[in-house]
Amino acid sequence: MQRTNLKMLAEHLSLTQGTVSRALNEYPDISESTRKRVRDAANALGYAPNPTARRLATGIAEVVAYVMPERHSGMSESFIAPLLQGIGDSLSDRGWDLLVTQARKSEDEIATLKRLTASRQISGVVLSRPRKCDPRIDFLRAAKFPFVVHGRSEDCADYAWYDVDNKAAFADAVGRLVALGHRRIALIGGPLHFTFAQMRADGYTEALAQHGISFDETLVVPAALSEDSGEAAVFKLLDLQQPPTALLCTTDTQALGALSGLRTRGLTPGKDISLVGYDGLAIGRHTSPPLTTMAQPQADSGKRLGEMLLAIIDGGDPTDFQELHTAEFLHRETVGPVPTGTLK
Amino acid sequence: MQRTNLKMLAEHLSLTQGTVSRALNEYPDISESTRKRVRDAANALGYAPNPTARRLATGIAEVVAYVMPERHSGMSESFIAPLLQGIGDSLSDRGWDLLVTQARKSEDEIATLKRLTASRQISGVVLSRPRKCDPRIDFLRAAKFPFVVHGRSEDCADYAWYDVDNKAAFADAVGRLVALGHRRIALIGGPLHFTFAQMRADGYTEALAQHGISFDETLVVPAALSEDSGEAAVFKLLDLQQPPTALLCTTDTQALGALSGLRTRGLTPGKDISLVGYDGLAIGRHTSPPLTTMAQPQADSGKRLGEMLLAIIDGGDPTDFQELHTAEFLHRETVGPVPTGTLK
DNA sequence: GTTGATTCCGAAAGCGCTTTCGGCATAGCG
DNA sequence: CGCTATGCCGAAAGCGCTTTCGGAATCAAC
Repeated sequence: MQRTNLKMLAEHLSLTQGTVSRALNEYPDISESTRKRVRDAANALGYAPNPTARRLATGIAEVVAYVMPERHSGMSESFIAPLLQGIGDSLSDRGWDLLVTQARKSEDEIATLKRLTASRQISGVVLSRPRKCDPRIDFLRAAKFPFVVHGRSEDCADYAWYDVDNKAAFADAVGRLVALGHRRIALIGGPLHFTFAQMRADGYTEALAQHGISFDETLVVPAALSEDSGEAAVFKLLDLQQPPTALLCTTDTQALGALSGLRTRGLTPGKDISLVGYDGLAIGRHTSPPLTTMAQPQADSGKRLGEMLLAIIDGGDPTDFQELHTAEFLHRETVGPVPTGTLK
Repeated sequence: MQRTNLKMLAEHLSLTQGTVSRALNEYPDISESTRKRVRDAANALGYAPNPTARRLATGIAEVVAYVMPERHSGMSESFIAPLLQGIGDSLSDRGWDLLVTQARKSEDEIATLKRLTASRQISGVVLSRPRKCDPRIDFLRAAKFPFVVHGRSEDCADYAWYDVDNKAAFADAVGRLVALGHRRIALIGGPLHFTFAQMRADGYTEALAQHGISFDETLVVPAALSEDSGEAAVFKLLDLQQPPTALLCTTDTQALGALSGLRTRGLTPGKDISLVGYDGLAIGRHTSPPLTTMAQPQADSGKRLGEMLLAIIDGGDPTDFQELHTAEFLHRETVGPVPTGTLK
């Protein structure tokens, strides 16, 4: 029970392999009649080309790689599943496949990328969680290898990316808090080598300035992306001589930790103090009280990234594919006006 | 700047391609001296074999596919990232790669599997979220294609799997609740076509019997795997004439919804009513009160699945690789004794 | 010094497909 | 009717590697 290959199909049709191949690939120098004859026979015999052989012959892999973010960068890896599904969707429209890679140490990251690109095993790369200066981006750029980035690095002018306007989102959040009377607004930051953390911090800082609020560095506490460090940050902030009246978290995960920190201290978010997260995690709807947060268009991103990458592989100009999306502010219950009696 | 291939390497060494190939692959009919000479030259020239060509020649793909669970099966896709990382780890020890596939509809699932296996693009498959009767398993079994399952189907005697003893876990949980005086213990169930949901329900039922508690079908409410349905299930249970004193949830996600449902009704988990989840989600440590739950060895599972699959591809007997692990009961604060004044 | 067994490497076929090139028909034109 | 186009297909050379087979050496042994 041998799988039918080109040779068998050709013999069955009394044609040459070359002719059959060209017929199947819609070459114009094959008459429409034999094209049809070949197609029908192929269907009848259940012929499907061997991708490995085709790949060897053409040099096109028809496979795209997704580079997983370093592990332990926080539990917010929940975005990976929908992202993979989205990328997979856009690829499967063409019958392409998705490879997932993960380097143990970050030194290996480049090595893995090098191996995959040099060996022509893949036709393109999707990167996520870029750092401000990202060696992976530098490498792919230098190698002139097709790639798209979920997020951006600092110098993002010459490649394709899909990002959310983190700066605008955080500026927006600050604006809303200010409108509620808040003046002492704290930021629970993230690791600043991640661009998204830097951008969110920038949005925070700029918005403060814009609203004429002087920047107080004690109100900015750097934290990891975990619940625990969100909680720790809250304690640090509440122990200040002049504690903040509102907290901005770089991620929802931090916000969840913050929530439990506030609870520990007997404070009611939305009443005694305001709390804003970022990510729009589904779980936020069920915290107590439900978490006010900002959501990005998650479902769509994978699909778009895949489409963009395919377009670039087809010869498209990467700079034509730079999409900045807007995060949506989700009003829930952890934000309220400044409690009366609090000094500004 | 051409990538060095076998031919170039052979010419550089004044040897034939065949000889160089065999030298590199440690064939015994090549003298140790030339083997070393070849290895050194390969390193010097930065030679790395073209995987596509090798694949075509040997018929071995050196790629393993992971089949993503259907989407929208609940937000508990958070297990995917660590799983993928684990599988990727064990594969990269050998230089193999990981392919991820996702079918839109479940009819396509078999088609995709068929395409990948028939075209010899992959050497093995990792399946997760098996259903009780899973056509994917039937297909792979019939095709005699190497695969491992994260979980089990109903007939799991003849293939390799890595699972947690769901039945024992739920029986354990029931036992603990009974020890605290609970007699009216409810189960928020999951879709029973998923084996894990069925097993957990079975564990619940059997443990009740074992403790001499008569089964009350009104205390078992089927639900989806989402927060919302967990919440809805709670309302339904609390509206019973004789509401339960303890709730067992099939997943943590449901438990989170349940938690907010209880809050809505003004009940304090751990005091007025007991609540147990399952999954050991990190977020559970930060709910209010922290969620009592059962955790499975998540980090390890991916790695083991990968190792098992490789062993089977190497000719190992699948039935030698059936691992049943134990879930750990995480005492937190949503479980307590039956509140006094409650009729048994 | 012939035989036989070893050791080591060269030659070549093949994996299944693509693609260029050339040539045989048939058609079109004067 | 002869000549150049054009349409269609066959032939063959790759893509980069693996693997079988056979043959030239080298060696030991009689």
